[in-house]
Amino acid sequence: MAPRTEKEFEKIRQDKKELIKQTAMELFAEKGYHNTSISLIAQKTSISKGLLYNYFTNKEQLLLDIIEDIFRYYTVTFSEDVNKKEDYTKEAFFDYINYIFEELKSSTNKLKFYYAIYFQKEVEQIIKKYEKVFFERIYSMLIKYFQNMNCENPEEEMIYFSTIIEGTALEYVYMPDYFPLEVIKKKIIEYYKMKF
Amino acid sequence: MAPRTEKEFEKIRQDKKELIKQTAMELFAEKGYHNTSISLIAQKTSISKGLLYNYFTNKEQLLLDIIEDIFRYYTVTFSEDVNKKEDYTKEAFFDYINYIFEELKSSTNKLKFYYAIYFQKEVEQIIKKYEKVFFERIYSMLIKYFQNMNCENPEEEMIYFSTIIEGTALEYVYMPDYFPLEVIKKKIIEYYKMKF
Amino acid sequence: MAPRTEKEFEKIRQDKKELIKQTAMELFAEKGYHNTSISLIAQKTSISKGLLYNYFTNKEQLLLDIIEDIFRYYTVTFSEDVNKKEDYTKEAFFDYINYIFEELKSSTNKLKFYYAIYFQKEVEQIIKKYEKVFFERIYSMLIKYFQNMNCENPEEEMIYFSTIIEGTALEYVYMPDYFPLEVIKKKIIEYYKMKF
Amino acid sequence: MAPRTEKEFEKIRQDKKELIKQTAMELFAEKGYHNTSISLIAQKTSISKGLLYNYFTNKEQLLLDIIEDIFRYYTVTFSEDVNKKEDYTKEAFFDYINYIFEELKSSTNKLKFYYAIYFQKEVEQIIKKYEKVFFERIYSMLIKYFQNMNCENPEEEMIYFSTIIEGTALEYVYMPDYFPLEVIKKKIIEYYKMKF
DNA sequence: AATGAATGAGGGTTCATTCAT
DNA sequence: AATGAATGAACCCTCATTCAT
Repeated sequence: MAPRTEKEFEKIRQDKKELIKQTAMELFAEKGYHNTSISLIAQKTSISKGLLYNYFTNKEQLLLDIIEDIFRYYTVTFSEDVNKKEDYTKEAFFDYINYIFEELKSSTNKLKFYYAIYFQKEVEQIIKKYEKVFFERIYSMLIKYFQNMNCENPEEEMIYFSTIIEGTALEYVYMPDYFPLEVIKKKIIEYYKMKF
Repeated sequence: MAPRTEKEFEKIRQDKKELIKQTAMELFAEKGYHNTSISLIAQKTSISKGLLYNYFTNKEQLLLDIIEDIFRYYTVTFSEDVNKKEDYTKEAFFDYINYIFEELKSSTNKLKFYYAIYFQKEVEQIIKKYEKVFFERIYSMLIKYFQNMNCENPEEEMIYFSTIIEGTALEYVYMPDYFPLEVIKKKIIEYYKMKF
Repeated sequence: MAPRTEKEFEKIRQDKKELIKQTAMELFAEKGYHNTSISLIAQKTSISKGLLYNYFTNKEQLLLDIIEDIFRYYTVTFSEDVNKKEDYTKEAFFDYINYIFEELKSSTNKLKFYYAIYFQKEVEQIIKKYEKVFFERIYSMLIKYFQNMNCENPEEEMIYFSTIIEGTALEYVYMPDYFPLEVIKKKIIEYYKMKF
Repeated sequence: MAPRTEKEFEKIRQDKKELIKQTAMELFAEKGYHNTSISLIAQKTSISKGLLYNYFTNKEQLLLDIIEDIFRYYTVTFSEDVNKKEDYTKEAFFDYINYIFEELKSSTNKLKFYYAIYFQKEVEQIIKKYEKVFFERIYSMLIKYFQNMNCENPEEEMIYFSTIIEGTALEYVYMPDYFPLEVIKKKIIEYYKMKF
């Protein structure tokens, strides 16, 4: 077999990194950050503890990398799937609601992890940095939606809407088997159909 | 000298216990359960580590005692301030909304603590036990409100309402200085005035 | 009522001391020295920890006092019940054997306690001090028995006899419900009847 | 550099484990189980406390592993040296006595350890489990010996013999420099020569 | 004589991190 | 690139002992 090229090595490296982060995220979400040991992560990824430190300088950095990934994921999917149609119509808004609820279902783990670390002061500053950029884009988009729909006070409506979504996400993540996601979606859509 | 009376000892115990719980709650809320060491709690309470164990069998029990306090607090204030008028009228419902928002403002610390430990796996089962009893009362009360107001689907309405409150609480606790509590309250009332 | 005299106070004091030692001995035998806390001893004696320290300077001294008691007990009963008839006859020897086996049954707790601490280096020196005096008397008595019975080598016989008794005591204490004390006694007596 | 092979790691592990157990056994025998701290064991083994937990899940397991080793040792030597000649003759019985006394001399440390923990309540159940299996084999062998030698009551004789051996072991271990092992052996053999 | 709150040293244990190989 | 033995700091917890009352 031909020796691997530099590029191939790099790809292998990236894949392994990805695998570690995926495993770690699941464990963090399931057991909590502190109850998840580096040993366990290494073991579940079938590598040695030593090698893990070859990929991440320490446990905190591993955590931060995962957080960053999550935000990047949302930024990217959000940009691609939603923001491309920059018309801010009513249809786009309802599409966006649908998109959010699909996202809730498909990336519950990410969300769970996110809430699990949300209130830990260590990560708060990191999170806030990313959040700022991320949410500002969303907020401005939402405001534009509500402006286009002749909403009286677009900013207030945006905050109200965000709050409902926040509550939905939190409750769904806390008890994904019982929380009636569809009911809530129906109520939200109902509300905005009534409103506009 | 004569030894202290039993009553005197009991008072010392209760006072110190309260002091420890207060300190612990603040630290748990600020740094998370795992990041708060018994040493730190003792130090901030200006007592020795050993004494803490004179009052609480272990760290987990300290946490549980705090949680229990919080639920008892809410149960009591809830019972006293709201439940006494058991007529389930529209006015009572709006009173209840006002009551919730006042509570959010007056016991932010308790809430912050609550969310800070909400997703920590070790606590989950304990918290769920208390929640069950507590929320069932609230939920049944809400359902009665909505029934009395001829709501089409009282249970769905109850969940929707709870979700909004949950989102409000979370966002307010996360950024109490910026989140426009009054705006949200206005929107909720607006919604229910429109509805009924 | 007339005020208690100095003597009465002293008697109360001694009774309480005795109670503490009795309780402690039972707990030490049952749970081991290290697994028995001063708190527990105080509690089971219905006094406060502080008061216990009024009677014994520390935990070790309490232990030593108990050990001393045990040796004193054996010395006294031994002296009174056996040594008074200083004739060293065969009958006296068999009486002594009977006495030993009765003693095994009646003070199992003491023995259990004794073996439980027998190999702990801390108390070894203390024990050895008492043992020396105590056993030397027994050994010399036994030698005289065997001499009077024209035993070939009284010293060797004494050691052999002591060894059997030691084995008996140990096994009986270890499993008092199963070890056939009477069988062993019968065998020993059989042996010495055959011998002399 | 290439990492160590699995075999190399396994050898390091086994060697170190053995070293720790040896040190621990001596300390347990000398100071008792509770008076021996993990710190001290680690220190005397010239390793860190942490490493010890890499090899033994906890202090109790370390103790159990040592106990198991001892029983395995006795089972093995017993099986090899004695049990191979399964004829249960008088000669085999006297060989067995000789074997026991050789063992007493060659593994005093093991015995000392054994007695040092024998009466510690925490260990009792564990030790009894192993004892049961182990001693049942010995007892049944002894009974066969005595049956073959037309002993009147083989079971009683077995218990009597075991008791003497127990006493011998205990006294020898307690004062190995003074106790006349050979004298006792002579007396025992004398007894059984007289008997059969 | 009597109490139990309070201390502090020390014990068992965990785990992120390093490093020789 | 890869291993896991090894470290050490920090953790939770216990308990003999002291002391103000």
